Amino acid sequence: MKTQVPLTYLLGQTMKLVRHKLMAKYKENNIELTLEQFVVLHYINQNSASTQQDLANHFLRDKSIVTRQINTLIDLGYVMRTQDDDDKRKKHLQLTKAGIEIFELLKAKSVEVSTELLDGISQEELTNFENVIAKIQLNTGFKDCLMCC
Amino acid sequence: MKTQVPLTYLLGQTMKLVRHKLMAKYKENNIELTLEQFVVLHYINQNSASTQQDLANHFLRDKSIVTRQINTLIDLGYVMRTQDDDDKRKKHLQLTKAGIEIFELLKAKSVEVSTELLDGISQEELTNFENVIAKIQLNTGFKDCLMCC
DNA sequence: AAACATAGTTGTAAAATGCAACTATAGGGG
DNA sequence: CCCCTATAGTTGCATTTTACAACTATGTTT
Repeated sequence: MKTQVPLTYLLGQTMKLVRHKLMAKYKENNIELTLEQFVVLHYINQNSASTQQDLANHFLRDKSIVTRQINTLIDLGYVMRTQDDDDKRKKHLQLTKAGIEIFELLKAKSVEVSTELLDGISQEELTNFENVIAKIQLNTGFKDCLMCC
Repeated sequence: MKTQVPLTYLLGQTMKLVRHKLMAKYKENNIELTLEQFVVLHYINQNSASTQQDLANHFLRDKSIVTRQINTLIDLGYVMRTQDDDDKRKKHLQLTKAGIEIFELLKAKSVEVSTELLDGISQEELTNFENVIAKIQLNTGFKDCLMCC
């Protein structure tokens, strides 16, 4: 369990490289959305009745930021906000038709990038990798932030 | 090589959790520095004759940002900027005495966090994990940004 | 010497972020 | 039923981060 390079360094640097790769791919295809937006759309797509507070908890972000991010996604026509019938404070988020379309495109491009980046890595290695990631996430103790799928 | 969760999502989310964990640890110990600053100090410590351009390349950051980040580290008394004798454009960065001290502290706390987060992960799993990370970084094709150590 | 390239700095504007105050609604205990 | 507290969301504001372009100074090439 010794690491010569700090885990934070390792992950942070890798993430930065991967993000650049994805953003380059998006630019190539004239996609104007950011990684953050893709990830938010992904979450909304997977969690049908998600509220903004859910998003804030999951992504460890202030809820004010979530409000604004959702606002821009609504302005872009990709997301709808509907009020909960039982609890009038809550607002549920879901993708519009256009939102589903753009998400499918974003996801396809994301898969392309993933495939490129995982080149030369065996299924076994990848499975182990994902297990380690999962354990790390568990060890952070942020229970609400676990992968949802 | 199938991933149900996009690699970008997986890494990004994990990184966010790990960063929060580290920042919490820093706060506990009344350390006012950020993860970015720790990582910059780490790089300077490892690469004795590094220039600001090297930093910009390594971290995929605009050199103007590097200038300002270094400025604040100099103001804090942790970094020195010395001019290259041969090439007067270049300025080399190195840690001051106080910089080395604070870096050792940051690193120690970083190791604590890493140890907590890697709990329950075998040496073999970790080695494989690091190999996969290394391959991913290679596959991004950003040669200047490889891990340096 | 002229033209171009590189290292670094600075100005400025845009975007992301965090915090606190605020509204509106829900739920619990007296 | 009223009061107190908690939750969901919005808004304002100040701080930080970031990108881009212009600029200076120095080095390199032809």
